[in-house]
Amino acid sequence: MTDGPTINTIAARAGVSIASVSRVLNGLPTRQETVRKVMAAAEELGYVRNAVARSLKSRRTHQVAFAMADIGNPVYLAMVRQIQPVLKAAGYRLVLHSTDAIAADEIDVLRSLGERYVDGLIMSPLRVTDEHLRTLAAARAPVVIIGSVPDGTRVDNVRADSRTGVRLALDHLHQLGRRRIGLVNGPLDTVPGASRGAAYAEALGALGLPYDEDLVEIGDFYRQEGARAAAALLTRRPDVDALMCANDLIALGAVDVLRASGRRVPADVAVVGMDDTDLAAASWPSLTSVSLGSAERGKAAAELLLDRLLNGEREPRVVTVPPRLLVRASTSGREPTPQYTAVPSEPRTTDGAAG
Amino acid sequence: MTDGPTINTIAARAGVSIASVSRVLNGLPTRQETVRKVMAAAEELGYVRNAVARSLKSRRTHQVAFAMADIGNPVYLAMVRQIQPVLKAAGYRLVLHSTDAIAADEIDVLRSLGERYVDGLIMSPLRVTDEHLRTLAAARAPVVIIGSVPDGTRVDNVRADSRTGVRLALDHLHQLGRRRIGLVNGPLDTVPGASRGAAYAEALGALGLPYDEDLVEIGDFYRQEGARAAAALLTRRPDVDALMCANDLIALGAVDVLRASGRRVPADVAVVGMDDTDLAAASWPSLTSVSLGSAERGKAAAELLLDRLLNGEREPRVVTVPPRLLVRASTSGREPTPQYTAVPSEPRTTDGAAG
DNA sequence: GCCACCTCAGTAAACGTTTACAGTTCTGTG
DNA sequence: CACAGAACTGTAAACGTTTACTGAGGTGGC
Repeated sequence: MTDGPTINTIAARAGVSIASVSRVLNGLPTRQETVRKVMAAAEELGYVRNAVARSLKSRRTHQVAFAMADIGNPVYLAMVRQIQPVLKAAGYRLVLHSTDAIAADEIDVLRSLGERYVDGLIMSPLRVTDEHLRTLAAARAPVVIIGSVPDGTRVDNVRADSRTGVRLALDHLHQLGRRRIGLVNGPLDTVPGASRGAAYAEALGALGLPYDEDLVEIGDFYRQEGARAAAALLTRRPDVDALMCANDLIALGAVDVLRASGRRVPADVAVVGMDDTDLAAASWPSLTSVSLGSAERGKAAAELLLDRLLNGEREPRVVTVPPRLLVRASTSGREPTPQYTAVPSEPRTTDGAAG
Repeated sequence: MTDGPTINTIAARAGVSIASVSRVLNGLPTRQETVRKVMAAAEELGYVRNAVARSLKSRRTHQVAFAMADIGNPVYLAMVRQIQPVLKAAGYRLVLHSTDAIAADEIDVLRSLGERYVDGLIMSPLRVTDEHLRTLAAARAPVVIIGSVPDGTRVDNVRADSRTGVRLALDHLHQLGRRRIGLVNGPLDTVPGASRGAAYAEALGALGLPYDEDLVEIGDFYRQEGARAAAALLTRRPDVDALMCANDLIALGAVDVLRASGRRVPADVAVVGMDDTDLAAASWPSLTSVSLGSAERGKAAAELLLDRLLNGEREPRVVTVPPRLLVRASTSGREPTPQYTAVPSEPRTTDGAAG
């Protein structure tokens, strides 16, 4: 771990100037003989280019940051999974920030763009405050926001369509004959909480169902709180026959509580989650969920940012990813047939010792 | 997005030298009057320190990289979840690399330490080749390897104990009366594949059970391949009464196939996974799994690296995280009681229209 | 054989900091 | 009031690159 060689070391060993070394290393036109000498010296010394010095001069770090509210949330992980390869393919590294949904931390991340350690930022804030918008306007590098921002905000924006998503779910529940459909939501001052709450009211209206305050309970976006909220709702309205949950974790919490209370899912109460995380397909019973296209949103965000990075300034764009309803056992009662239809052997060909 | 102010801009506006500006910004002893002028100028100009220039001079980037085989694998995500907060608390940023388990990519990451864009690296390679070890020895920054490396390798190392883990699982299955215990493993040339395969053979021996080649099938570490491999094993040995799977995804694939073949889990075939990912608890039936302490390993790795970063060179350390068996329905037949015991209301207090 | 031109290489400045060192101003003492 | 010493500030070099500019050497045309 001694101090590594620099272009000065190479220049000395090859008997040329540092400018020539730089030119050779960057593939600029140079005499064959010089190229040979420099390459040989670089090889012998095990030279590796210093990215920091290079960035200082070129004003490009080839790094991009992704700031999410909570690294434990599978939705963000789904995004990371898509963002990473897109950036990697273009030669960018991914820097991760987990802000715990603290506005001050998010603002900090936006400010820190001025430090120039990244070329751009993808951010997915749970709440968008005025200060967010002000800092955003003054940001020193391209930013893409995942999650809705007020119309007219001059920033690339990738949106989910919670409204249609909730509508899909309620239509589905209504078709199954459910009429007392509860909502277990997250905080109303978050972007998803607000939009899902409004969409719920709207969808009820469209279906001709009354809006009943008792059928709505607010918690946060985690399983444990989801369970608590679902329990509270059940206490108030024991006759509820379906629960629309603002995300999958809440839905899993709700299922826990329903099961503990002796109710069958979906026979007694149907449950719908949102986000279609890995957990939805794997859970028991498998969970009907509204996919808001986390993966697609991540990919779109990365592509928008990359476009800005490579092609420079342009008008901000808004991309909206359409939702999809994935019907599973928590509403239909039927587990989807496994997609792995490898031919299995006969069921019970036991070899003797039977029970 | 114009060019931001530098300490030169501030120096000019405040009427002092750049050295004074730097001193004020770094909190070094300075006359009050100067501090005031500099702070005022910095404030007015909205100055933000350039991290790249600073790193060039200080030779510290306050960034750490984490290189994992596959960003889609929940095990690595569990690690990221633990690594991130530890680093963040110490003022380090996390850079993510997904190498797709390609050795050349991993070597590249190790080499790129020479570029000095990170102060250290945590790496979790699936396979450890001689070239890994050579490059490791020449690495230009502290490295922590998650996953076993040959004894004597001069590198901080965090290990899982697959051997004991597999042993725990087989003991459990044996106690349940299972005697024809299959193994669905990943590739034998990977670190986990090799150790789990060996541990399986050893544990069988300790239990006095014969090792039967037909009971072992190799696939990869994904659900679909797990299903394929389990199907192949079942075709050969339809009488198998338990499946030990090298990770949870394989186990989920196996459950899919068992179900499709009409077998009941665990009545006909008990299934054990490994890694205890989120999916294990959420799946249907919930999956008995051997936790190899992914979270603890991530945390330990981050702490080892941080210690090196803050306290400098020292003898390499090896940390081994003990495994734990989490018994769930895929072997016991009983779903664990939900940990959310919020008091739910009476089961069926419907309001009239009964069924 | 001279000159214009082309190719290539070297010098030096720049990117934005930090910091060693030297220099200046101030404070207090004799 | 002079001077020692303390307290502070400014100059300049350094970190490792890239690159504009200049200059050296070679080639070819007339």
